[in-house]
Amino acid sequence: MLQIQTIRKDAEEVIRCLSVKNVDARAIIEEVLRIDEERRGIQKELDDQLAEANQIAKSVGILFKEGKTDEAAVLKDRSAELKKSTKALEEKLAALEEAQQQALIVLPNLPHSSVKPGHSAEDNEIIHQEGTIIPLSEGMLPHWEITSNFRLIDFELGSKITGAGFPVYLGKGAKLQRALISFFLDEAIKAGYNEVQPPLMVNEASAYGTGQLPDKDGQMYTATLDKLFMIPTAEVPVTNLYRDVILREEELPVMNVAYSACFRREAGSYGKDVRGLNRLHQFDKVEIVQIQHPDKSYATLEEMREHVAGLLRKLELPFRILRLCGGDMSFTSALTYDFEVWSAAQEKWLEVSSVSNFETFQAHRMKLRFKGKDGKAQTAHTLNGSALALPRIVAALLENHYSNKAVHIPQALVPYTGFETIE
RNA sequence: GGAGAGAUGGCAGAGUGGUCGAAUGCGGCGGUCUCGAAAACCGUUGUCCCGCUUGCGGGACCGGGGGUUCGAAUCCCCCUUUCUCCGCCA
Repeated sequence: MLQIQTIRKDAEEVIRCLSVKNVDARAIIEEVLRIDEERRGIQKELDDQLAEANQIAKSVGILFKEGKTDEAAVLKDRSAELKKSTKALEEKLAALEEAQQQALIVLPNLPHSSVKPGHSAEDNEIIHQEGTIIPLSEGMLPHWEITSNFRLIDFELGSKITGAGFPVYLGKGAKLQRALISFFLDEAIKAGYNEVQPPLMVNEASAYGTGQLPDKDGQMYTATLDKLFMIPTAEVPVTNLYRDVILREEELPVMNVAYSACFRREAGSYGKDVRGLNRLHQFDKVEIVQIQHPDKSYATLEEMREHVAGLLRKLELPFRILRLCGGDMSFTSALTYDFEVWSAAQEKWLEVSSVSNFETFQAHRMKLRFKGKDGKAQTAHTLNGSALALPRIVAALLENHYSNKAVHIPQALVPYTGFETIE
């Protein structure tokens, strides 16, 4: 969440930054400033009255002890008056605070200064590409044919028991899932991350904390009776572990990794690009999450980017890295790198990871701070990245490593699968 | 699901209506002593908001919300949560 102090300091700059994300925030910003001014006036008035009331309460106590009940009675009357007016002011203040909160919470994070404006995925900047792109040739198969031929995944069965987008993994297909999850977790642990296994459902406060609410309401599955949300990513529970926490500076960076199933309604995305594993309602993902000192968070972002690149190299997949333009960046992000792998038979790039620095945006929402040597609490930076999301990796793996009517498992993964080929 | 007992500062733990933002201990930070360290001793030690601004003043916060009272950590109601016992159960 943006801080009122930031807006107060330079509202025009905030408006300019948000325009990079194609958001016209002027009306909201002006409203926020108007509310803020009124709020501060009310607060001053209220505080003064409360100060008087506190003073009276103390005096009454002393007067009673001294037996001066008449004098005390006079003060009591004044106190009763104050009670009425403070109550009115308190209600007014609460309403203004709520209004300010409601206005602030719909404003997205400010993009990093390096983020270029742009309107769609077309405007993203390709900053890196590696691996060999095999030209489409005879014998190549799209992954949904491979999974069907070898009985790795049954999409229809998933439709029957749950619905479209909930595949059932079978035999070597299931084992491949488990192998990838273990591989990704182990690689992260080697890189210094601590493994966490979080709940798959979170409460409302957590959904607000990482910014899924109110922005992505409607994209999450909800258990309405219990007011719980199925997590769209492990980012939500793992980052919220540190909600309302003040860390010691020497505890930074906090590095956590979690495997979780992820649930997304993907409302409005039916039709294109949903074939096979391209877009699912439930999928598996290993997520890396860091909490870092503001001075070091961009260096950390680069490290995380390199970690993800390393995974794709070990899986021998051609990939590219994009720096997202303002228009394609998420609500909460200040800077995002997307990773895409080449799908040989579909002849297109598939997004498999998104690595972002949220700076203080999430941390402010969840009051995540750290305390340095000077004893002052300071808001931390949060970052996260997929390392990695399984379905499209599986798709690319099957398509890119398919030859002579067999899928050849990359060497790095064989210790995990226990088999070298699927045929 | 039923019954009972709790929830207080980084931690432990006092406080059952009045100068309590809260005793005490531990921990942390600074200092004295020491070649240095330990011990001992002295001091200090929460978060947020508002106002004049290197500092000071005011306000809020004792799980969350509401109420009683001139005055609530303390009394009442609701919620959340933890523990113990019973029931059910992977």
